[in-house]
Amino acid sequence: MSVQQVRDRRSERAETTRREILDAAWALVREQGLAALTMRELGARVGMKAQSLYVYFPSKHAIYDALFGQANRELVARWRAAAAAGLQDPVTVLRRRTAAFLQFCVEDPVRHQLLFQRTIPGFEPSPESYAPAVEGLADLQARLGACGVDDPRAWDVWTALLAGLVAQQNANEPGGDRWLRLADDVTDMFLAHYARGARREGEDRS
Amino acid sequence: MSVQQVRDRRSERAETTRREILDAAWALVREQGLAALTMRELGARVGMKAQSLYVYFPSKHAIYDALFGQANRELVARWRAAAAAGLQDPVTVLRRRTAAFLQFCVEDPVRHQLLFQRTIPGFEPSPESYAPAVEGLADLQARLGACGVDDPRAWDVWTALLAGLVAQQNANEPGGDRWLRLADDVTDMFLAHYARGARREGEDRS
DNA sequence: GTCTATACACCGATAGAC
DNA sequence: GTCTATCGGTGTATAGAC
Repeated sequence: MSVQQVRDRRSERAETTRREILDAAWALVREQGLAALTMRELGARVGMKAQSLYVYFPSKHAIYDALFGQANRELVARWRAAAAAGLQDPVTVLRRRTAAFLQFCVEDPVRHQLLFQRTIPGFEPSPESYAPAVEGLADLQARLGACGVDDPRAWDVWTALLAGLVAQQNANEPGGDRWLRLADDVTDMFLAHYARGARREGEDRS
Repeated sequence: MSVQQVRDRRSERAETTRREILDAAWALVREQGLAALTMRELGARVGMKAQSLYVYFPSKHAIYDALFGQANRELVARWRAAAAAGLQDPVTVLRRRTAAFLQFCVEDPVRHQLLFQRTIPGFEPSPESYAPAVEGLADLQARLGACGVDDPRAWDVWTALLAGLVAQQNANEPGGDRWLRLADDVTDMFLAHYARGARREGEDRS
């Protein structure tokens, strides 16, 4: 794409500065909350005036979007790592993916808020930043299918279950595991109700 | 309590104005989001300069707190109404309470956000505004007990289930019922797993 | 590329006149 | 009780020196 074939020291340096700005932004929002990100404070942390940040990002929303993209790619990387752990029975695979997802959502509540809640007025992630998550969700859905769950209603229940565990954990005991450790039991409950052939007595749902 | 025994026209009028301000605040946040509440806009809607609002509320957070208190009292009123509907078997009672709660959370997403998420930087509800909810939660817990659920872990699963259904509904299909209508099925799933005597085969959990 | 300086249109909040 | 005036803060933007 680029006309330059050789290393472009100028743009390399700019990319380094961009990363430095984003690192400082993560530190700031983790300390003071997602809404507390201000250009002046962020500039101070990287030794710049606020105005100079506009050399690297066209707006504050663009910084949020870059953070969003980083977080999303990190989630996908986690899922891939969880997937790399050899072949196992479908339920074990599902448990591993689920645990990886819950761990990701809980270990950094601000990141979870950025990815899954829309609390910054006017901010919507760009399609590029949003894309990676789709892959992960499709994979999780496939893992459910491998466990014998194909009812689309069951998929909605499953996403609600995960969202609820994370929401309660982050809201009521951030950093703890009171809800996280329920995950395996909740998975049992879910599969007992929704997996093909799991229903025990003649309840006869279609 | 009050030294004044007779009607105090001055403070009556002030109370009316306070209510008028809160009504305008609800309209504003429903239209533009919880974070979009500004003193200037709110003042304009009640025909005042922003500064004059400080006669009725000491700060913007105090306005959020009053909204929070109103919402919380409304939730308790709903629960009482659901409770007033005669005697029934415990599971039906649980279903009714659950439906009332979910309906409340979904019919006004902004109100739900105010009550159950903490997205306004620096705002925490005062104990007075927060108190009514405790009663409602204790009641819901008692209804679960009446259905044979007493494991404290089960209570955490139940709150996560409700939180998850609401979160997914409001985030992905506000105003719809794609997740809401799963409530009864989810209740079946939950009771089958956690209600005393509901376990069918020799799984033998302690 | 970063700075200073300046500007605009907002924000919550306060002081004091009337 | 409502106003004007003001303060220090915000995101955003531009102009121009170095």
